[in-house]
Amino acid sequence: MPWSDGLGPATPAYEIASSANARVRVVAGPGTGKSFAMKRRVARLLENGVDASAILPVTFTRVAAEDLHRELVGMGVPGCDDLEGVTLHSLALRMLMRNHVLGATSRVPRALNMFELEPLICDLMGAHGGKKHVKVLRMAYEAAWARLQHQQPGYALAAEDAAFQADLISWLRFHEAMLIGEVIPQLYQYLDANPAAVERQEFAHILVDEYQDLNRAEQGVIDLLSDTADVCIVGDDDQSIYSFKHAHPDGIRDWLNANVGADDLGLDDCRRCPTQVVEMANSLIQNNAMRPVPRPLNPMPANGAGDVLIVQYRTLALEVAGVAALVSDMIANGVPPGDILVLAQSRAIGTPLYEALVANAVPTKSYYAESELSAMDAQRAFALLKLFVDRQDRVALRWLAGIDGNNWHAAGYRRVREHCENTGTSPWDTMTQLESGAVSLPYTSGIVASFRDIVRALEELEVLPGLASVVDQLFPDGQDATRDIREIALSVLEEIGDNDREVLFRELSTAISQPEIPIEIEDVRIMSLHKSKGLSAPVTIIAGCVQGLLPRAPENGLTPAERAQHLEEQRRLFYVGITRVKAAPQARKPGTLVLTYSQEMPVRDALSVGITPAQQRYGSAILHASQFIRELGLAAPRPVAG
DNA sequence: GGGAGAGACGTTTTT
DNA sequence: CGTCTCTCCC
Repeated sequence: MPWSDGLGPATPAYEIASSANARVRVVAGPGTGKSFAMKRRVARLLENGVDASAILPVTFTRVAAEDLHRELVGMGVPGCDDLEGVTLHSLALRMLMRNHVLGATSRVPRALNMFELEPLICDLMGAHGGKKHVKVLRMAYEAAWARLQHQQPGYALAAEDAAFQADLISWLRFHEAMLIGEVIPQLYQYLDANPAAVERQEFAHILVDEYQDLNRAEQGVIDLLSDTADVCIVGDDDQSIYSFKHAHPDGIRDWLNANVGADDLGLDDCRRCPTQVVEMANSLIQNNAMRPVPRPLNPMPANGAGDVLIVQYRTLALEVAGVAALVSDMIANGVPPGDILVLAQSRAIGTPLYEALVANAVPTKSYYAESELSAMDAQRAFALLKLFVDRQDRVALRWLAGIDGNNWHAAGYRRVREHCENTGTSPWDTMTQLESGAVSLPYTSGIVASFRDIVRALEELEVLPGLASVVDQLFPDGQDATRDIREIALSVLEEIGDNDREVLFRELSTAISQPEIPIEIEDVRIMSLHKSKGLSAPVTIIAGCVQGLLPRAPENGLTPAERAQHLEEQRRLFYVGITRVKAAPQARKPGTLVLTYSQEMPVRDALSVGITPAQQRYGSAILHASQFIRELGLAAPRPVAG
C-alpha cells in the first residue's frame, strides 16, 4: 500500500507524512491520529528508498514500538521488516555496550534492579546520614542528570552532595554497574564528549513519539544524535504526565525556539471521542492557565454525542459494588469485556474493583501487577540465576551475601570490599578465600555463612540436567512468592529452547521489566491513568474521582508556583483519562464514559492511599467530589446518586 | 550483630 | 491503621 493511500493532499496527516523540512514538530491532541500520520511518514521514507537502518523511530514504550512495526508490516511497506522501533533506554544500552564506547566511558552498562539498590543504600547509609537520606541523595543525583543541571550556568554541587556522589560512583564502579537513571546520561556524556563519534551520524531520520514525556537528558541525546538527521517530533503538551521522571510540558513547547525554521504542524480533529466528551475535555483543560497557546480539540459530529454518566455513591464499598454491577450488566447486555477499560488512580481502589469483578465471573485483567520481583524469595532466586550465568556479577553476589543480615551485613562487607580494593581480587575470589580460611577478616562470619549457601545452591544448579530443571529448582511449582516469575520463565524457555543460560536470563529480565500487553484483548482491563495512555475503549470508567486522589494533594513544602504546576499535571492526567473513550457509531458503540466517586471511605484506606482526611466520622474519612468533575463544564451531565 | 520500642509516613509511574 | 526506619541497649 503506498504511503499516501487514502490521504487527501490538503489534510494535516498528508503534510506531516510528506514534509521535507529537516525539522518538524507535530502537536497532536488525544485521538487525532498522530500514530497514523507518523506511520505514513515512515512508510514514505521507506518507499523512497531510505535504508531502514538509517531510520530511528523512538517510542515511549515497547508496546508502542511493536505497534508501529506491526502496522507497517500490515501495510506491506518494503523494508519495514528491518525497521525497529526502539525505546530511548534500549537504544542507549545498546550503544553503551559497544566496545569503543565502553572503553571511552569506563563504566559498565549493567543496570541495577530496584531490589538490588538495597545493599547499595545500606553500604552508603553509614557515611551519609541513614537510609532515608541516602534515598533522597540518590534521587537528587538522578534528578540532576535527568534535568542536565550540570549544563546550567552557575550550577554547583553542595559539599554533601559531592561527597555522596563520589561514594556512590565508587560503589557503582567497584560493582561494575549503573543506576537505571544513569543510562541515558552516560550516553549523553559520551556523545557530547565525542563529536566525531560514529553514533552521531548513524541516522538520517529520527522520529520521536510522545516527545512531551522526554526529560532534558533524553532530549539532549536526541539532539546529539541528529547532527546529520532529519528530526520529526510528535506529542501533546496537554498530555504531559511524567513530571516524576522530570519531563514537563515546556519541553515540546520550547522545541520550536531551539529549532528555528521548523515546520509546526498540528492535528486537532478528535476522531476518537464522542462530541460530548470532546467538549468536556476542552472545558476541563481550559482551566490550565499555563498553556501558552490553548488548542481546543475539534469534535467530529459524525461520532455522535456518546453516553456520559457521573455517579456519586455513599461509600467506597458501594462505589466498588456499583461499578462492578454496571460492568456486569453491560457484559450481560452483549458488550465484549475487551471493550471496557476501568481506570483508578490507586491500586487501593483498583484491586477491590478487580476482586469484585472476578467475584461476578467477569473476565478481568489488572495491570497494577506489581513486579514479579517484589517477594524476597523471588529476588533471591533471580540473583542466584544471575550468578549462575556469571559468577563475577558483583551486584548479585553483594545482594546474596547480605541477605540474612540486618543491614545487608554492611559492616562486614565494607571489610571485604576494602580487601578486594587493596589486593585487586574480585569479591567472589575474596569470599572463596574467606570461606577456606586462607584469608580472615573481622565481622565477616555472616557473609561467609551466606556465601557457603550461595556456593551450595550454585553447585546444586550445576548438576541439574537442563534449564527446565534449573527453573524448577529456583522457582518451584506451588511456591507462592515465585509463581508469577515461574510462569514467565517457563514461557521464555518455551520460546528459546533449553540451551543457553545467558539467553534465559536476558529474556527473563526483559519479560519482567517490560511486560507484554496482549494485542487481542478479551478481558476487562483495570489500570492506572498513566498506563492508559495510548489506549482507547468504547467504554471507559474512571473510579475514585475525589479530591486528594484525583487531583492528588501536593507534597508539603512546595512553592505556590510548584503547587499550581502539580495541579495542572493532575488535570492533564484526568484529561488523558476521559479522552480514552472511543465512539464507533456504525458499530453501534456510541462511546460511554462513566465517572464515579463516593462520600466516604474507611480512614485506613484513605491514609494508605495518601489522602489525609480533613474530617472523619466513625472511622470513615469524609470525601469530596473532584474539582475536575465541576470543571467538565456545561456539556457534562448532572451527577446522579448511585 | 541483633532485638525492643518509639516515631515517621503513607501514591502514581518509566527504563 | 500498618509498615518501615531509627535509636538505644545488651
